[in-house]
Amino acid sequence: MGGAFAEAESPFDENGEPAAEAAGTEATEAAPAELDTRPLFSDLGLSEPLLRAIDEMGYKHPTPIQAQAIPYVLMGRDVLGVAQTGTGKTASFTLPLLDILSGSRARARMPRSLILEPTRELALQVAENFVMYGKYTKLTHALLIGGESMADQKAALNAGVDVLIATPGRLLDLFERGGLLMTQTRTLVIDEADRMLDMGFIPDVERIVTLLSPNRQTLFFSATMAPEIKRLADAFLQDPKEVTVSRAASVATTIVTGLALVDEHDKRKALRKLIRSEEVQNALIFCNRKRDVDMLHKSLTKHGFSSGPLHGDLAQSLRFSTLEKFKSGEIQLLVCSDVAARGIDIGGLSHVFNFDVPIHAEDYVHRIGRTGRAGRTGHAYTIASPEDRPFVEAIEKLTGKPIPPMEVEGIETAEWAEGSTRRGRGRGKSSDGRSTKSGRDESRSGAAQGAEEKPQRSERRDEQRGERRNERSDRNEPRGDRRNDRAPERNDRNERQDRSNEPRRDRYRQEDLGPAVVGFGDEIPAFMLLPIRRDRRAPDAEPEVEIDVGDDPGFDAG
DNA sequence: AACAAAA
Repeated sequence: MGGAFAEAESPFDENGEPAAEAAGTEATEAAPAELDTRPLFSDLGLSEPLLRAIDEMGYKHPTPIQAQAIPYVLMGRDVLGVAQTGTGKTASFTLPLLDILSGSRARARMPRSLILEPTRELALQVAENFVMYGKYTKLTHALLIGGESMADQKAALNAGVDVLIATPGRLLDLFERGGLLMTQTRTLVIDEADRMLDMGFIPDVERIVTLLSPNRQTLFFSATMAPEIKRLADAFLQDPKEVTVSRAASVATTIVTGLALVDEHDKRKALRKLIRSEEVQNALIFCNRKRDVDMLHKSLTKHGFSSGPLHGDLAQSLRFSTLEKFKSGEIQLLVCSDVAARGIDIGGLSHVFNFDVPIHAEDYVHRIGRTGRAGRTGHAYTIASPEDRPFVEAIEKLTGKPIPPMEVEGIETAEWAEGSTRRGRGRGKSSDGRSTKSGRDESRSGAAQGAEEKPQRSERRDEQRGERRNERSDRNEPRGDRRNDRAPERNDRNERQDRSNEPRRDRYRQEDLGPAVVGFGDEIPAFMLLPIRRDRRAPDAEPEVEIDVGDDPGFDAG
């Protein structure tokens, strides 16, 4: 996938922050002289075989997260990376990992590093990364995911692999069958931790972590830093270097949105009209249900569209091949479930269609975030039926602005279901033109104290963590005196450690999340700092949101 | 009201 560095040329300054005001114009023009101060891959301490592979792919400048994380990973430090897909996150760990691993060889059934991914597609993407950048190294990797032959995976393990890329279920399954020893695994990457949390994988991840040596390097990545994620990071990481980047502000502002309200039986027709009336190069079309993915795909195909289906019940080979066809342009439309809403890195999507309004508002943000990448204008149109009103309202509340209503030619616009007291707030005007740069606010940080009082972590975990710390400090090389590096006076850390009396929890749910987050740089979009709430009943705080999904006329990248 | 992942 060529997307990893797609934003290498985007308007970040050397601090890894968007070059704020100029972003909209500079993104589309030749790089001015001052951008030449960007770091080079050759400055990061990577070895020659990797630099050669990078160079051959035409990349010169690391993205901000790569520039910030790679030197620390090479030093052996733990890294806590807060970054969304599209920031070059994957290469920020694959590149230094390849460097760390080169120089010695893997032994049978004992992988030397482990990368955990929440979905099979993501695991495959990471594997592709290793193929690309590992071109001049002799390292081996194996993909350990469900839905494919376990015999092949076992055979690969027996031959010895340097890098194991896995989804949690299959990894544990194989481990329990004795096909795998992780005592030699010295590097652990937990990718997309927020997604793992959403999907209920955290207990599995915790279990896996206990199978590894405490004397390991851990890299932990998440798109958000909700309190629960932060607590996990505290549990898994030792004195991590925190690296935080967001996509350029200009990217988030170049998504044109629209909401077509039609009767349920008009939805397919409305979608076809929309696709035909737009200049759709390639589009993701999201459905809420797997069977609707199948039906819609068949319907579109019948009407002559170039379409493929993607959801978790399809055979793995079909999932991969369909995604590949979509990426290569062989298929124009990918009808999918939320399996594709996050993480999958498909560069240059012109459109996202929500055939169904997502039930959880934050999924809307993830879905439409697939388009409008790399400074190009994206289009995200949502088809709603009259019963979807509460979900649309939840989205508008989360994003802080209405989705502008749109007419679909030849289809009658429906009315919201009964009691349609849509709060009269300027529907029909798409953007209020308000700047979206306010960042976090103090009241929120105050509320964070409350989050600390929520029940969090089991006694078992705290004990483990204690053991791990002790063990580590006993082995001073190669990790050196990292314990001494830690600022002892950080009392937030001390507070978090004392949870021995709290009830045991083995499953983490969104609704358990506390109301607030603190401690991030100004460059984080505010929606990432919002508590993730799955209950829609009565959010106790008025969410504030920064993403500007309006069609700001002064901001057309084209 | 669904989705993801181990069968």
